[in-house]
Amino acid sequence: MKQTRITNMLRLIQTADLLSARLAGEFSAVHGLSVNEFFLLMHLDRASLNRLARVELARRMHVSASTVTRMAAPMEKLGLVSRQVDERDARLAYVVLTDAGKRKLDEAKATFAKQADAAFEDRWDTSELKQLSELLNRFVSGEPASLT
Amino acid sequence: MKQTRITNMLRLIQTADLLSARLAGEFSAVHGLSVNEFFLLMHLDRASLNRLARVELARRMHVSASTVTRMAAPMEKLGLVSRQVDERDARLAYVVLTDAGKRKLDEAKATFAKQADAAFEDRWDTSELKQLSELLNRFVSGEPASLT
DNA sequence: GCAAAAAGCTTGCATATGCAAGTGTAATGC
DNA sequence: GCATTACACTTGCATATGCAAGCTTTTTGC
Repeated sequence: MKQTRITNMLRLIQTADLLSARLAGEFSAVHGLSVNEFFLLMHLDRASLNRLARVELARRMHVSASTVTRMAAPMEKLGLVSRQVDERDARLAYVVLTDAGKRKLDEAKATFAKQADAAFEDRWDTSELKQLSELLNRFVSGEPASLT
Repeated sequence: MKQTRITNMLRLIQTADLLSARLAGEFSAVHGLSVNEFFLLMHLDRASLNRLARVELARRMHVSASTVTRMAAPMEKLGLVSRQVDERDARLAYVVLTDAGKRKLDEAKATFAKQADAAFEDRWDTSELKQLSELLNRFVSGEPASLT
């Protein structure tokens, strides 16, 4: 039992690492996006009003606030996101998904789907995929950071 | 099916990300190790003669060769690993696990086990843990990079 | 055998990211 | 109401890491 937990944690981290590495190459080559930039867009897409305060975005992405500040700047220049200050609380500066950002995200989602297909095909059948999904869900369910 | 694959990939990456972030804090505070340094030691521990050529280590860790060069240098200073040139092929410079490195690794493994316990307790029973382990195994099995 | 290609490693440069300090704004305590 | 505290964000500095170029050694093709 103890050993199984260790094995699971190792396999989980190694597998994700492998998949992320593959994804990074595709995203960079095809869309000029990093995996983290993709996730940033995904979080905005999922948020109400397609926007999130920087601090909240940082929490959901498991990165520091300064990283969000620095990621948002070039994406703003590209027009993928925009900045919006809260009317009531001048401290809050939302990162907002633009139409162009949404279009870019949709393209990237297709690449993501292609990679997911390639990763799982020929090794898992439908019932196993559902099983895996259900097991992983316990980690992310309830968390505002969950994208699923 | 297609959607399930996407969900699985997202959950896999997000879960691993979360677990790695927690791990990073513990490792840094308790052992002065990064998660990647821990994995480096794990790979050496598992390799025959407790050593690996830099290029091979890079492949297994999914990082570039230059990263291995730069990670090994400070660990060598700390005495956790040593450098050993191949007798037959002067191009190869092995990274070798030292006794001190092995001791440090054993301490870190205990921390890893504690984190794995915390991550899985109260949410998975024994049979589910085995199921998850089996499903994840298909990704890593056969790969020389697999630590399990 | 020798020139050319390949392989392993390192280093310069650019980018990414965390932490701590700094700035500005809002909430709290009295 | 005003001072203190807390919060959101940004910036300076240090570290981590990938890519491309360069160096050395080995392998390949003839």
